[in-house]
Amino acid sequence: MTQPAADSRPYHHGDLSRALVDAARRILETEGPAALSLRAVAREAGVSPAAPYHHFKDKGELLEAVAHEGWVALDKRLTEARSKATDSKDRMTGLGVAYVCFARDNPALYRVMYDRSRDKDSLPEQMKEEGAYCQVRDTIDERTGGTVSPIDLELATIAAWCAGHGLAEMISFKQFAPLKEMLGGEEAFLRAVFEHLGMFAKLDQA
Amino acid sequence: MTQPAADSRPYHHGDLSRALVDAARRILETEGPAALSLRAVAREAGVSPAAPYHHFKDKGELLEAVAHEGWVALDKRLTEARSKATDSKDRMTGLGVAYVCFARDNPALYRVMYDRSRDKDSLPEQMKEEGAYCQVRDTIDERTGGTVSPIDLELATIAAWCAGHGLAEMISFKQFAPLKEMLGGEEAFLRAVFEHLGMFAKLDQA
DNA sequence: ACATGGATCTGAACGACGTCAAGATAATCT
DNA sequence: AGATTATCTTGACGTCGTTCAGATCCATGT
Repeated sequence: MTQPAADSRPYHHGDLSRALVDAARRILETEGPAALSLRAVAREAGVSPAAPYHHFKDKGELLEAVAHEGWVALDKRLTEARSKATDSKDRMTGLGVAYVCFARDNPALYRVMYDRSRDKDSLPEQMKEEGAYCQVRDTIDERTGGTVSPIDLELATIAAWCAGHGLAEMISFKQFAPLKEMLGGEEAFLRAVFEHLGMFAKLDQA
Repeated sequence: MTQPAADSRPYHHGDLSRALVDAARRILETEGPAALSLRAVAREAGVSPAAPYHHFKDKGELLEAVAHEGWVALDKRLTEARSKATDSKDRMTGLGVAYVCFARDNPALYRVMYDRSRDKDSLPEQMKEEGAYCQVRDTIDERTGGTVSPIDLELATIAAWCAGHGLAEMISFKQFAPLKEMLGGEEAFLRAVFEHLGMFAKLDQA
């Protein structure tokens, strides 16, 4: 009874895995990805360096849990952006801007989400199964009125995703600063780049 | 005179920095980026763990040298691709395909080139000053016959680069395997995605 | 010719890291 | 209650990046 009342405190610490993921996210936000060591996470959670191994088989598995939360958060942001835009024309661009802004606002988390030092050639299932990826696909499908073959739809989604991811990784390059100013802010810059991509031109023509 | 004749052997080892970069690239190719420790590089070069510090101020500086060579190699590949395509229409797509193929064929090197754990928000000058970036820009300018404003040209280049980089990072995801087969190979898949991007649609309309 | 000096390498060491094995402790089960 | 299982700590191992004091080698000036 040394701990304050918690909903369920099944064991010594009380949902340590939850606390570890939170600690990891805290470190990511405050000190960046370079400082994200397993020992640091344990320290931040007030626990010995070996404790995490009872909840995650190794560091990678902890990072995977963190990444998972990132995908959920991204999903939420995209849903908001999608419901906000009433104009079907700008909905795609809005989705793209929201995506890149998420990466800009959570750079460390975004890095962990795409970190492939654990699973080399597979993207998180959560992304493809029922997550952000599907939102993009659905938006494209919506906009084209479902007149597009499944293969073309898949290709267009991949294309859009690549463009967004590429831009997300480059947005913080300081070389673009003058261009951003010239266009009147970062969001305007994003929109301009997306317009130049002319995404879905092929679909529009068809 | 214990060493075989070398062109210039100014000091004990004879151009150790050169040997270190080579060793690093060898390790990258054979064991991947995870195995690329400074000590491993020194070991591979047959030298003590502290020796590299007389040629590079830290590990990051060695990686920068490796990345630099990567950019040079990429530049070369893009030049080849550009000179090969005679059809001005397909030249852009060809450039994109060449870019992604470079990333696919040198995944570890490509990762080092874009590794931002050292310099957070700045891309290598070599890329922008007179390298691959300019090749893309020039190709776009060529194709549009120089009728494009400098700002639009810059934006289109950024857009193209983002698309290429995004695709380069995703190309190896195994989730795309069935799609690749359906389209008749990886290159066909790449071309299809690039077509769906409809890059430069805006420029074409103008 | 030979000493001086600076560049280059070695060896040993430090702290931090990921991980594991053995023991202690606390919750659960019977 | 006693036995069992899950959880956490302690301590250790090997590896890593980095530093520092010395050893070694080369170029140079006298």
